[in-house]
Amino acid sequence: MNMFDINPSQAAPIWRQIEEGMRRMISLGTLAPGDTVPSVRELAQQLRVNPNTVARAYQRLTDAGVFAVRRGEGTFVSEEPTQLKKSERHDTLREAATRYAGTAVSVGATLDDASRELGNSYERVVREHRRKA
Amino acid sequence: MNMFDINPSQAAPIWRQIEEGMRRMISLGTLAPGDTVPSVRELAQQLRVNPNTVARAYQRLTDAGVFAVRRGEGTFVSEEPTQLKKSERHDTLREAATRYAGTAVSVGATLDDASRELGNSYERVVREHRRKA
DNA sequence: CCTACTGTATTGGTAACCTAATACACTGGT
DNA sequence: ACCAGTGTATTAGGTTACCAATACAGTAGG
Repeated sequence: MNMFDINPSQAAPIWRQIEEGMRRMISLGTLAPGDTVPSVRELAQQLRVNPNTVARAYQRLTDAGVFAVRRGEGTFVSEEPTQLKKSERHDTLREAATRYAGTAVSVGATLDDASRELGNSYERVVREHRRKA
Repeated sequence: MNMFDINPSQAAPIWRQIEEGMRRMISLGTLAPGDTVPSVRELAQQLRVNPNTVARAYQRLTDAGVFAVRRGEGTFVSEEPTQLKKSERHDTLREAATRYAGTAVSVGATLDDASRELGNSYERVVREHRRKA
């Protein structure tokens, strides 16, 4: 399956981009429970990235209960893809919102500006993932 | 004057937190053109940070035309605090919005969720800065 | 068995950041 | 003239994160 893109020239480390990309695909249903996930080396080659970097993302997702591993066989989306607890989800969302609001204010954008831009980006992110499916 | 807070245990480097904090105070009018800014050593002591780190932030703001320096006297908010060009402002806003939308989707938040949280954060950021004034 | 594929562990290099200690040139007030 | 306060420059050290290269361990299938 064709996966998302990663951008090496970005602040966020690659392994986090991979981790969040996977979470997005699951949230959007592009990746369903029980589906097989590209092997570490395969995805690494596809993204032009070191296998270790992919492995780190998979490791974290496995620890979080999102992925399930059968050694020697491969990695799969967990049957019960552990969603983050409601409180955790809210915390991460709040942190991200704080960062976004902070930069918005720093460039002199109004709340309406920020909201409008958020709408555009949200739609774009969703569309981008649907396209890859 | 009492300035903002910085959080050393955060992804964003301290010098950037200072830089953005200053920009926010200007955008909100807490810091007006011609106002004097705490000296490098003074702010460093106030934030419990190395003077070099503050100097780096001031340097960038001066290069950007936001601050003006009179050698031996101190640093001031530029009389014509160079706002970023409209295109640049939009670009940074768009990038930030993309990051925010990305994590929002990854935690399964709807656009309404993200918008609501953005509203809260925006208000909070503004209030936080007003309080310090 | 042996090969080819999984995920995992270890190690090393590189870059960024922060801190620290000095030193310099300039200005204002005493 | 002196001194205290500015911003600035330089050098060094230590920590941390990221990425790459390599070797290891397990499983499936011919």
